Amino acid sequence: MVAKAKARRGKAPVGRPAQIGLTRDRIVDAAIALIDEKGLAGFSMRELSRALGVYPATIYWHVGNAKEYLFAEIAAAITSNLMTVDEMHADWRETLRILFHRYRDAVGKHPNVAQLLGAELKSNGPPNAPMVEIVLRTLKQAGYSGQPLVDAFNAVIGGLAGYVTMEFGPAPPDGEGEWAQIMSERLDALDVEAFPAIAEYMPLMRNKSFVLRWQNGSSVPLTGGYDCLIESLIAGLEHRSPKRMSGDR
Amino acid sequence: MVAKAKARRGKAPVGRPAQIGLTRDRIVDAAIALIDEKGLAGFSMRELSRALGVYPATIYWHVGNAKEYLFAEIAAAITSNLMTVDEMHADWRETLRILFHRYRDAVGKHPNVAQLLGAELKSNGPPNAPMVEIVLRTLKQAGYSGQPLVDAFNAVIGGLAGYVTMEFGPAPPDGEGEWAQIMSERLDALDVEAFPAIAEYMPLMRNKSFVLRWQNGSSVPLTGGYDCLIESLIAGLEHRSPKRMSGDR
DNA sequence: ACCTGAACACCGTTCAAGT
DNA sequence: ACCTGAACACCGTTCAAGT
Repeated sequence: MVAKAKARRGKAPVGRPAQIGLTRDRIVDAAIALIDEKGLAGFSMRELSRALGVYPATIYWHVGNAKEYLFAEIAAAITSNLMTVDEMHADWRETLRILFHRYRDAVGKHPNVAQLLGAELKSNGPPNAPMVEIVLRTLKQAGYSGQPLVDAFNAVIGGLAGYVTMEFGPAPPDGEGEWAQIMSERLDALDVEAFPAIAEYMPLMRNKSFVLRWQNGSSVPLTGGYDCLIESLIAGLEHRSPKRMSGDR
Repeated sequence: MVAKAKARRGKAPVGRPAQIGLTRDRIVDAAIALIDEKGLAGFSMRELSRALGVYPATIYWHVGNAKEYLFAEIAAAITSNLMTVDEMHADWRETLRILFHRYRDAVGKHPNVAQLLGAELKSNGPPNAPMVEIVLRTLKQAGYSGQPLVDAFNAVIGGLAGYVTMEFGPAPPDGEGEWAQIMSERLDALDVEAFPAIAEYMPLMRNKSFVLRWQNGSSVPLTGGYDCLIESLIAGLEHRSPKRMSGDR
């Protein structure tokens, strides 16, 4: 089933310009542009083929036999090449800060693909190898090793990438206005007696925090929370490190 | 457009059994069962209508005029009622641990809806009010207030819920075998010189960590990473708390 | 109020056939 | 090797009409 795509994978990644000049890379770029413009819900293989002036079957020939393969390619294209190992800072904490701010910035440029990342991050091996390598090295520097290091790796990747996925998760495709109104009404109808803390923090949180917002990160970024997560995670990893004689700080 | 659903919302949440006995709740339950069984990709409004022995239009009448409304309802049904305020522990750290382990357990029972949570967590106001209230109170206990508290709230929710979303993100709908083989081959083909840390940790991480896995959390849970994230986050929040005179520990 | 029956405008994917 | 043209089996959603 995947035979053709697999055969393709074996050859030169691009291949010389085809008859009509269509390439895997060009298809991926066009798909990203389309998703940026119309949203993931508004994206379709057929629309992509129209945008490229080509029959739908053509895309399948280039990209493999399923939409998922294209999505995986898109996810890889966006989250790869964030940082090289040479760019690592002497301070592991600084390395993590830079790396994951770049990650969020990269996703923020294409917020509509965020859902794909949560879904498909598992599927891109080599492209993200530098990121994996860097995170592993920082955790070693932080004093981790063995299974605790792997756990810390998952905590860092899952926590931070997960945050970004949620932050830029899809907004209602709706007319915007109705959701905003419904959410607003719901929040106003909140039982103040039962939930005093929510009532107290409503001014600061209304449409500015998870659960209580009705717009996503591309309209209302949750930057403070992300920074807090990074810093807390770093502080916590440092605090819980097996080797607790980290001279600095 | 949403008029009917909105009118419905004003009345008793359930309404007495209709002609055929169909209810919003019954529809949501059937939808969850269907997604559990077939996966989110295999789910459709028409299939749901078939499962209920009803015309598609009937579902729209009950649930509003878009699939998204049903999805929001599903997400709310799964993540609500995890904990009441009375169940809070004296130690805020213990409260957080319990709450978010329950969250992960709840999602783990319906892994195929995980993608909806990342997407739709924004849309369920009242159902999640207890969870919001509890997290806010724990952060107050931890010494936070004002904007830093809101940032911490977002860090906790976004980090932990995001982790779970990624952990249970969709597996390839594929025949399973092919992806496993492709991923395996890619990992074997890794440049050991360029990525020594990955090479070193490959035995511990192969299919057992983000990015390097080809199965999702329902097949291969990443429990250790989640625990590490919770504990590091707690330790970090404690360490960075504005009031640093927390007597315990 | 609740549901049927049918219709509209789309999809993803496959496959023979062309060049 | 790369692409056309057409087909198959589906979708989500709407709308008049029934009871």
